[in-house]
Amino acid sequence: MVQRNAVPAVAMNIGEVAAAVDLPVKTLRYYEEIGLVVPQRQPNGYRRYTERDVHVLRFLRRARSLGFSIPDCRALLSLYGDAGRASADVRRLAEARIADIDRKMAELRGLRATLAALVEACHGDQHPDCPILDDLAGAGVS
Amino acid sequence: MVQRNAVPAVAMNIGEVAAAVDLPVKTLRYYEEIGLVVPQRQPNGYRRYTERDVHVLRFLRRARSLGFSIPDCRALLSLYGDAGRASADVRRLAEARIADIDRKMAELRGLRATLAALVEACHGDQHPDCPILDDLAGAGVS
DNA sequence: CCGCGACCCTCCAGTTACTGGAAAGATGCG
DNA sequence: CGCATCTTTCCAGTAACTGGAGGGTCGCGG
Repeated sequence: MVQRNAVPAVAMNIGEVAAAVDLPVKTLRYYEEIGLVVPQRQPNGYRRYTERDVHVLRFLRRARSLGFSIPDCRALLSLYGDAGRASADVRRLAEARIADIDRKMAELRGLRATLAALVEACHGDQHPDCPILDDLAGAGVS
Repeated sequence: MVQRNAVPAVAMNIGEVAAAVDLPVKTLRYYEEIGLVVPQRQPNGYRRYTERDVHVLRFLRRARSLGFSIPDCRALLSLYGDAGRASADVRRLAEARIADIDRKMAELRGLRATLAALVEACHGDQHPDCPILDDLAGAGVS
């Protein structure tokens, strides 16, 4: 069992966290404003983020970059946050989200196939056009 | 060889296309405004979309829903559209996009694992909290 | 030919999720 | 103490839509 929370980094100011989770400082402030991740404050008024906040923020960055909306993310977080209340609901919600993810995966595979086919089809010489792609773009999940 | 473009659907008005590609009419008008998909016009001023436009729009819907920005999409479309000019550039660009896609896939897998673990961990009884998730959220691609 | 509902048009305003910048306070170091 | 580098709030701007008003077009039934 590896102990991961070794260095608590006493302060955990906004800039530090921004670097750690790879999100702009501005975005963290925005997330506080909309009540998504609300850090505590230090006596000087600076935001203080916890390790948990950092985890949540990483989770958010991933989900957002994959096209989940903020409301989607809130739903995901409500699972993530207080798992263990109304398990059945949580479970259903999580499963629905997993279905979303599977759908997105399929779309990604389709997109990837389209791009890969393009690389394949035009690998060196100059074609005037690649009509094959017209088919491919429609071939995926639709 | 299956002939796909059998029914050209004489008009191909905006509403028809919107239904076909599963995007709101408003979005199609917006895409024209920003020069992404610019249909021709009928004598009465109605937009007339081609089969090709429909393909491109489907492609766009997919890419957008997966978190690619409009500039990203424009780059993808420039490949898709005139493949066959400056093959080397096209190839490099396409490959970069494929790398993006692979990164997104990995992130999706990570997200899915997190959610699946949640379903697993809390499958029936009431836990006060699922601290396991704290680790999971950080465990993926990062 | 006339209404009528469903479609289309443009234009303009509002929303979401940031993003940038000004003005000012806090921290840390030589 | 000065200076660079944080941090704060606030306000304005952007991207990518989204909704709604006001009005033209289409096609059908009477």
